[in-house]
Order: sequence, then C-alpha cells, then structure tokens
Amino acid sequence: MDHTKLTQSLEDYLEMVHMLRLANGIARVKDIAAALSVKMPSVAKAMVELKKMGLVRQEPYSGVELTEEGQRVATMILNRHILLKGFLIKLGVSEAIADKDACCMEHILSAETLGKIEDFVKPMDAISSVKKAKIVKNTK
Amino acid sequence: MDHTKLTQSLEDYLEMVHMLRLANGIARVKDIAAALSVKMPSVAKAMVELKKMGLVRQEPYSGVELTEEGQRVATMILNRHILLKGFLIKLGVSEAIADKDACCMEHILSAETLGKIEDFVKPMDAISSVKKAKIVKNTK
DNA sequence: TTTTTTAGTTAGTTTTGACTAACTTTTGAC
DNA sequence: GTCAAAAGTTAGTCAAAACTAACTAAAAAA
Repeated sequence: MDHTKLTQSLEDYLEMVHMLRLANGIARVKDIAAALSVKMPSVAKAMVELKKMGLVRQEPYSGVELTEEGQRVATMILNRHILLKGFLIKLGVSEAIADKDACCMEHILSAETLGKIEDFVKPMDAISSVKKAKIVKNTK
Repeated sequence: MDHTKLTQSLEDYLEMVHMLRLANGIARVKDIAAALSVKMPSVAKAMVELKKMGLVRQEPYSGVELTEEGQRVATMILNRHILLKGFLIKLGVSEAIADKDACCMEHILSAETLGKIEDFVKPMDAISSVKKAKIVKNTK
C-alpha cells in the first residue's frame, strides 16, 4: 500500500523473512538476526519499518508474516537474487560466493542491466543443451 | 602507508580525484562534488580522511593530489571500474547505465567474481574478432 | 506450578556520510 | 588596488542502521 521505496537493508530483511518462511514455515526474529549476522534489536527495528509500510504483519513476541503486498515484493526481490546467483554461477563463480555477491548486487543494479542479464542467462540454457548434444555427437 | 580499508564512499572519492586529474590535470573540490552529486563540505570531510590514510595531499584552498600510494590504489579501483563497465557493455547495457552500475558494483564484488568476469571479458575479445571474420567470410 | 532459560522488545548510544549555514581565502572585474 | 563573486573550509545537525544494556513475555524443565 505504502509506495515508499525500500532501502537496501530493508530489502534484505524482507527477503530473509520470505526465505525463512519458505524454508521453515516461520520467520523468527532470532533466525532472521542469525541469517543476516545482526542482533535481534536490529531486526525488531527493521520490522517496525516494514510494518509501517504494510509489508509484514507480526503479533508481539511471535513470528513475522508477510502481507499480500509484502509477498509480492519479497518474491520480486528473491527472483532477482536467484537470477543473479545463477548468472554468477554460469560465469564460474562458486556457489557460496555467488550467493553472497548476488545479495549485494540485487540492491543496486538498474532495471536495464537486470534485463540484459536475464537475456544472457535465458538463451544460455538453450545453447548449453544444444552444445552438450553436439559434443556428445562429436565424441562418438 | 596506512592499511585501513577504504569504505565504499571513500573509494568513490579517491577514484574521482584520479579521474578528474586524468581528465583535467587537476581535481578541484567543486568538481569532485559536482561529479559525485554531493556538496563541497562532504568532499572536504572525505579528503580529511584520505589525507589521514596518506592517500591524498592537499594544500589549503587548492586542488587535491594523489600520493604514490593513493595513485596505486586509485589505479586499481579505476581498473576495476573499467573492467566492469566493459563487461556490462558486452552484455548489451547502454554506456551511461553501464557506467553507473559499474560504479556500484566495483565496491562490493568479491575477488573471485571479479576474476571470473575478467576471464569472461578477455577471451570474449578474441572470440568476437574471430566471429566477425567468419561472418565476413560467410556473407561474401 | 514454580522457576529458569530463551526469545523478543525498548531505550539509548555510536558511526558514517550526507546536509545547511556561516565564515575565510582566492580570483578576477572594474 | 579594491571589492564582489567564486571556491574552499568549519561547525553543527540529521538520518540510517548498527550496537549494548536492561526489561518483559513465553516456553521448557524441575
């Protein structure tokens, strides 16, 4: 509802809420803090902001949930993360580093660059299968 | 001399000093501020830090110069910028956006990712010339 | 059921990096 | 050579995002 733009750090918190809910069914303050390497009060403050923006819901002393809008935004952010991680892995970056670097890149890249990366990654999948097929043919 | 790690913002300031010196022969506070879209007092503060770290030299009320060490560090940062910008342009991103996004990426990517990007860009040059040659042959 | 431990919250501090306002030096027009 | 404009500096404010310390609620163990 509130169209105020998210800061990088709030994007991270929102994304982590989403990831923890996908992984564990519930996003606890303690786990969000551990996953982002911050202390619990930092999470609490971030949740206050996200609540103000109408992106999360939380009853005192319990897990954090996403609103419809929060769901929508978090999904977008996570998709961006997945795209970038896959892209870096295709470049030959190790999974752990790809994850970490994707996490930084996802907040700063322009729509144009994200689009081009998408263009690069998508046909890559097709080409790489074709190439594999050719290699198989050639080697027999 | 001082091995304290530069923050992202100090890296930007140092890089801009270097770029302005390459472009104009002199890096004025006013121009640094304009180029980074900040006000002059922000530049002044950043220069105080960079002076403390022994990366720049400046006599009061005059242009900023680089120390040996500052030169070395600034060159590294600028090379990273050039690498990333070239990379994005190869992906099809427009020059202006490539410049802007490179500027953000240059502070956050791991050495591993930078290395892979370098691997990707370098052979690309060779292949693209070969490909062009082939296309020329095929079309005649 | 009481108590202890764990999880969550609140209040207040710190650091970074921007800003404005006010002041000083330098430059350049006259 | 003087004075106005431009450039640079200094001091102090503000916001974001982390932290610690101290408090409260909930859950688990006794």
